[in-house]
This record gives sequence, structure tokens and C-alpha cells, in this order.
Amino acid sequence: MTDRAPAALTDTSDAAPRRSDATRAGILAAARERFAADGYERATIRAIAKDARIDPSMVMRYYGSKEGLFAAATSVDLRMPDFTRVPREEVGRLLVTHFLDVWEDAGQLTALLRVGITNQAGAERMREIFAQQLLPVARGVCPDPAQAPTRAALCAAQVLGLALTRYVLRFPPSAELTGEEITDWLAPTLQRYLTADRP
Amino acid sequence: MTDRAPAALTDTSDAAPRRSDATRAGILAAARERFAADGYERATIRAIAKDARIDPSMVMRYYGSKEGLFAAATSVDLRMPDFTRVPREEVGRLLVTHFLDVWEDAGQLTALLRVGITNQAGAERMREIFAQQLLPVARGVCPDPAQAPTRAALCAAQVLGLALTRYVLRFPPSAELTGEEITDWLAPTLQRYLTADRP
DNA sequence: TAGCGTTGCCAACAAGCGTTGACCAACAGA
DNA sequence: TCTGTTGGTCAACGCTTGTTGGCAACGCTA
Repeated sequence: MTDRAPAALTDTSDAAPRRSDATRAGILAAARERFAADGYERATIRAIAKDARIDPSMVMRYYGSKEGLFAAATSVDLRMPDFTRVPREEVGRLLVTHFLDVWEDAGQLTALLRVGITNQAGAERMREIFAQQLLPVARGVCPDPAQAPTRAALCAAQVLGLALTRYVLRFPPSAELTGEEITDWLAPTLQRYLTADRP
Repeated sequence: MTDRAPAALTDTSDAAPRRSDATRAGILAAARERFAADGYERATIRAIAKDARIDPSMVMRYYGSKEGLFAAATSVDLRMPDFTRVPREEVGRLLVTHFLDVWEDAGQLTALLRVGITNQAGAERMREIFAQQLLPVARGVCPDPAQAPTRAALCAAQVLGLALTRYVLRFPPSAELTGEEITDWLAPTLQRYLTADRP
């Protein structure tokens, strides 16, 4: 009866470390993998628990519900650099390389993309990330701030489309491209979406 | 014991019309809507049957299984025009407008996109459509046919990314753009992906 | 050593799923 | 009018799901 609050959503060193921290982290890692591989519905709590070598009821105890676990597993920080300190003609290229970096290094974004498409809460989460992390970049870079939403949306479409075909649908040509090829092709597109005066 | 074959997947006037054709069509329409709205797992046969005001067992009788129903509901023809008859500098613009047309008029593509992301069979279906319908266009238009897969994949990424943000995730700026705005922004991108000599 | 909160497992629950087979009503051809 | 086919409903099946509560072992503090 002591811990009514089910989930410690902020895992960044807040209070005393618990003995179960390793278990919690294991569940979270397994959840991210499963969500990324299977989407929200097919990623069952039982499967996640099995991956983490733990009983399903532990998942419930630590994260309250499947929704809670999902929320904890898909808290994403795009780690956006400060684009205002970059030469204007290089923002497109930097945006592509940065996204490729972030996407390759963790399965969280693939998980989020997969879930955002089946699950209402997932879609809402993606809109939040878009508004809080990509939109400010466009606002700081594009010529007329009033156009920032449009320009950011165009960039999001291009970047998410690449991620979709490359990491989720696995279209062979898209999956086989090297990072450099992708950068060379997409950088001018994003550059134009962000900084061109008119379409 | 007469009709072992459960589904008439080709509905285009092959044999004598049956009394149940309306029911079949109703099921298919309801299935497309549900698949588009909910994705593969959440679109239950029971819900589809309810929408079509029919018993769930009828769905099984006419389409064999949920997989069969899905296959019938997402047979997509992109109706690609003959791009070789179009002035070379207009293929980008035509490609955008054509895709917007196809996407707006039927929910099938949204259904396919949603399902292609959670379901293995759905992803396979999308790769087929890509290879059979978009790839030939690139092959006929781009300068070096060996680059056609890459160029087609880039176009697919841009188009699908737009569809994703506009129809599925519903990013407000993307969903609110007019067809003309989208065309103006995306046409040069696709034009470059298809016809530019180098990135 | 006793007490207590924490960590974990086990067994079960109710609900929902795809799927099946028995059964009835309407129709068409003889 | 009889008979076989077709269109459709109903009730149930076996299974999986998220979720819950009880219970045993551990580790700390007094």
C-alpha cells in the first residue's frame, strides 16, 4: 500500500537507487525492442516480460499498465543541435545527418513510428515531439517565421518517409542506401524546404 | 459442399452475378474503413461485420480468414499514367498531383499504409506495389536506368512521408496544406529525384 | 532475532479474439 | 410440390490478452 504511484517515468537520478532498477531498465529495453519490432498490439506484455526474463505481473507493478509502459518506453529526445549557430546553407545537410545518427543509434524512434501509426496515444506523442523539437528549429532558420509550421511539416514528411521506407517497410533500395548517399540526396531537399523564399 | 473456394478475389464481372454481391461489397467497404482507421490488429472481424450489418461468420465464409479479407481489401491499383508521354520537366509535378488524386479518392491507401506498418504481409504488399507500379515509372524517366531503384525509393519516401504526416499522424500543418501548396513544394523534389544527373 | 518493506513468482480472472458448425428461411429448377 | 442450393443467424469452441491478488523469499534496521 505504499507505492500507489505505479511508474517512475523520470528515470534520471531523482531519488535513492532501488534494488529493482536493473529489472526496470531490462523491462524498458525489452519493451522498446518489442514495440519497434511488432507495433503496439502485437507487442504483448507477456512477450516483453519473457524477453526481460521476468514475470508479466512485474511489468504491471512497475509501469501500471501497458499504456504506462509504452509512455515510458517512447520518451524521445531528438537532441536537436542549435541550428542558429550553423551557416545557413548547411542546415539541410546537418538536419539529415543528425536524423540519421539519432535513428541508427536507438530503436526508440522506430518503435515510436510503428506505434504512432496504430495507436492514438502514439500519434499524439509524435505530434508533441514534432511541435516541441522540430518546429523550433524551423522557426529559427526559415525566412518568415509564420511559414515555420509548413516548412517543418515538409521536413518531417521527408525524414519520416525515409525512415518508413528504410527501417519499417524495408524497401530494398531505400534500406541499402549508404548514409552518404541519403545525405547527398536529401540535404538539398530539406535545405529548400527550410530556407527557399518560395516553393 | 459446392463452393470450397472461399473468396472471389476478382470481383470484376467474371461470372454470373450473385445475390450476395451487395453483401460482399459491403463487407469490403467496411473492412477498408476499419483497416484504415484502426490498423490490422484493432480492426476486428466482429467490428467489420457490425459495420456491414452482418454476422461475423459471413466474413469468414466469403473471405476465408482475416488475412484473406485483408488481401481483398487492399488490392491497390495506382493507375499510373504513362509518364514517357509527358514532357520531361513535368514528371515531378504530374507525379505529385496523381498521388494526391489517388490518395484522396479512396481509403485503400491509408488502410494499406497503416497495415503495412504493423503487419508483415502488409509490408510485403507495399513492396510489391512499389516494385510493380512505381519502379517502372522511374525506369522510363530517369537518365540512367541502373539508378531507377534508388530514384524510385527516394520518391516513395517523399510521397509516403507526406501521406503519413497528412493522413495518418495528422500533423496539423501537413493536414491543412492545400493540394496546390503540396504540389508546389513537392514537385521540384520529385523532379530532382527522378531526373537530376547527380544529387 | 524479530519486523517490515521490497522483489518476485504463481495461478487465476474476465473479456475479447478468430473461427467453426449446426440450423433456419428464401429461392430456383424439376 | 418437392428438392437442393444459397444467404444468413446463432451459439459455442479454444485461445490469448491485460490485469489482479495471494504468497514466498530476500535484505535491511533495530
